[in-house]
Amino acid sequence: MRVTQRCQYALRAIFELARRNGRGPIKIADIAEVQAIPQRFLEVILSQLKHGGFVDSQRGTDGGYFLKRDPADLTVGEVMRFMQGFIGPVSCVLNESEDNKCVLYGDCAFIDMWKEVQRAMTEIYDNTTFKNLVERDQQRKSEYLPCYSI
Amino acid sequence: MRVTQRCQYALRAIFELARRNGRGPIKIADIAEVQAIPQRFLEVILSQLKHGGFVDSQRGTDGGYFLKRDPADLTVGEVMRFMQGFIGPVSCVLNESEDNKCVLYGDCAFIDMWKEVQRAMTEIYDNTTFKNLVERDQQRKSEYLPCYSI
DNA sequence: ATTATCTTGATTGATTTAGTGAAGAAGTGT
DNA sequence: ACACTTCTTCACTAAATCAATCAAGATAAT
Repeated sequence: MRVTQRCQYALRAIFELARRNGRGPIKIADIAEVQAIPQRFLEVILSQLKHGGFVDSQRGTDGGYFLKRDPADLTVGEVMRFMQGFIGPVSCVLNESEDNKCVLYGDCAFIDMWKEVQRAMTEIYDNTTFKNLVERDQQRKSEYLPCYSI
Repeated sequence: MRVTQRCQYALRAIFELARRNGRGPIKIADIAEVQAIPQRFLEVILSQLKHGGFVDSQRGTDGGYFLKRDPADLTVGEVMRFMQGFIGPVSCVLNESEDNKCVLYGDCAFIDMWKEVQRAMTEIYDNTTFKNLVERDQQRKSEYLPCYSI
């Protein structure tokens, strides 16, 4: 596994907020249950996401978390970079990043391949918005439950 | 960083053997120096690669390691799977893998994205052979040093 | 025999990861 | 004012992973 559990939890939490966007604050306990995330861990993660400007919160009765960003403008890539740092197979794809310098002084047979992989990954992550995810989820659910109202 | 140092060392070692394929056994110390790998660590890794059937070795004077596989038929993906297990962003992309089951019972909004990323990654890794890498490396070197003999 | 080289299993230290504990601050309703 | 709910924060731990080394041994060529 490469995408950490913590990051997956963050993505799922934001997805849940995006899915219910505009319906007022959602409680941590609610998100934790629906998305199968340990509640105490989720508290830490949501606090982190709040500092990152992704979500905001309301305390007290009927409090909870809600999205601060437009789901149509928030990409998976942005959240992943915030949670785990850069996106890529190896750290040396970062051009001249001080301490991540290649020990082979640029004479590396693999660098083109690594960059190709990084490009492929970021292409997908940066073009997947939470609005996309919500729409796909709704469509998938309507396909699997065509006779929902019966 | 996602591809472990250990795996990168393994790839570089095999690349070095592929580059000098057919020229007899190469010493661990030699590979370690050229590819900037800690020698003691490389010993362990090469031993592992031998058990995996990727390389073979010869003891004694003028001994060393050499490729057991045809570089044109050996892909980066194959070595990566041997060194790190499966290739992919999250473990749940493995369909029904006993203990890696999705906690959301398949109701996951991200699974399609993860699979797309996995497909993109494996497409690159499984289509990059060590012969490719050696050829690209030679070409790159001839471009950067056009007046090598002067 | 001697030397060079690979072989193997155990071990270490650092880092990352996942998750928990516990006390507190801030809203809301009565 | 008070109780209740919910978020907030910092510290902490347990486990896993990772990178690398130690130490002793086995094997081949000369």
